Amino acid sequence: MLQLSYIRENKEDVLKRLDIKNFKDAESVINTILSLDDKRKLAQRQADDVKAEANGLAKQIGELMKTGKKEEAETLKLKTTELKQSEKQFDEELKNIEAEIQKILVTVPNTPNLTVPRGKTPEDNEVVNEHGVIPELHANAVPHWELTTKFDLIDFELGVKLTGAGFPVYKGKGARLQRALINYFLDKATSKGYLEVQPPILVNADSGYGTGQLPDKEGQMYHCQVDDLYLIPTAEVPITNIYRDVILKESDLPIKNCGYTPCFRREAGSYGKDVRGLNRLHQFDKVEIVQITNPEKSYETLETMREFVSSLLQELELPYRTLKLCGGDMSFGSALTYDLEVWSAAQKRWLEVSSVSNFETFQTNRLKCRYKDANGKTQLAHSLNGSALALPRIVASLLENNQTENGIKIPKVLVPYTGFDFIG
RNA sequence: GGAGAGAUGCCUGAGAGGCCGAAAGGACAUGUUUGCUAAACAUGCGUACGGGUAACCGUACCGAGGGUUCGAAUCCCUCUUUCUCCGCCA
Repeated sequence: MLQLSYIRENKEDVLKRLDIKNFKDAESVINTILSLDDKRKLAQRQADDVKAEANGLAKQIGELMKTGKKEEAETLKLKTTELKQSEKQFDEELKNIEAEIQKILVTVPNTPNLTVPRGKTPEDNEVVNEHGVIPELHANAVPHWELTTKFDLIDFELGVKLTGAGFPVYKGKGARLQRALINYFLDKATSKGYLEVQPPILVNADSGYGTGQLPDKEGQMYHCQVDDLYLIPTAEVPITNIYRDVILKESDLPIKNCGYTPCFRREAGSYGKDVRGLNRLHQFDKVEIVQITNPEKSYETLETMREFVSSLLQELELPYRTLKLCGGDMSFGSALTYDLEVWSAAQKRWLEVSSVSNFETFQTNRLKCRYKDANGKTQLAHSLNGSALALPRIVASLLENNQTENGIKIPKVLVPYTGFDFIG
């Protein structure tokens, strides 16, 4: 959520940036917010004045009662009864205006960084770099969903029996590969100074609002209605919410956390080749990195996070490319996002495996995650996060890219974790 | 799941209808002093919104939300949560 004070003081800048995001009717929405804000200020002043008067009278009544002047006190009481009426009115009005502002404010996306490319669709994303060699596969090469069956690594049908489509069962070396990747990713992250945390994978609605999944993506999360809890779509939600309603010391920054969790996504509306095999699942594993930083450092931090994720792909020897997302393809809360995509050699397409974003104050404003600066002033910190990495598509391209006539080669860095270097 | 006791500022903790945005101590910050570590003393030290060039002023907040009252941290109700005991259980 954008800060009202920021919108008020930087209207032109906000409009310019929202335009990058193709936010419809930006000007009229912002104007509505600002005029509501004026109404809010007026209502508050009126409400405060009435309350001040009532407080004063109450104090006088107290004095009179103490000195035994009962009758005078009674007269004043009548007066306060009147005040109470208008107090109620103004409070009501204030509450309504605030609710209205809030309602609109949560529908306004974050203001993109000025370097974000203009555009509407994934085709408009800017390719920042491409790394690695696209492998030439042998003549009988097949996509990963055939490899997983051939070598008995993943049973999709069994998952359908147990739960439904998109909930695969990993078996044998397939299961071990999952565990290996998780441990490898966590080890790399902790060696870079990220503190590993293991958060709950169900969260309450407050947490959903804190990171912006609610109300924006209500339908994309699994919801346990009996207890009103949500299954997390990413570890970003619980990990970032650790810092909800927290005032940090400047010396605490940057906060670097990483964590492995399963992630749950309803993916309502997806279909076809997009969801084949491991391409899109309802439950998948991911290691996430999160940083809370000083505002001046957040873009520098974004680059180091991107480089970290790149280094993982390089070590896994997967060809990848980095995209700087255009305004239209960026998520609701992000100010700047890099997507990293690996090449899936049998499907002959790029698969997104990581998304690294700077949210600036968009999340921390809702979270009320602040820090005290050198002057003792509290201000909002910046939050960032990135996948490092999401497993299924990594597995898909590992299997496809490394397949030979006899089986699948495991990248060197993983062998200590898998305990085998070949699946045959 | 049942019974009881709690929830106060960064922490400990007093306050039991008006004198309470809240004692006291600790922590922290600044200053003075002593040769360093440190100690002593003094001062300061919550958040948000609104008004004001500013000093400052107003309002709200004592787990959350309602209620009673002229007036609520304090009384009542609901919820959340913590602790103790019992039950169940990896």
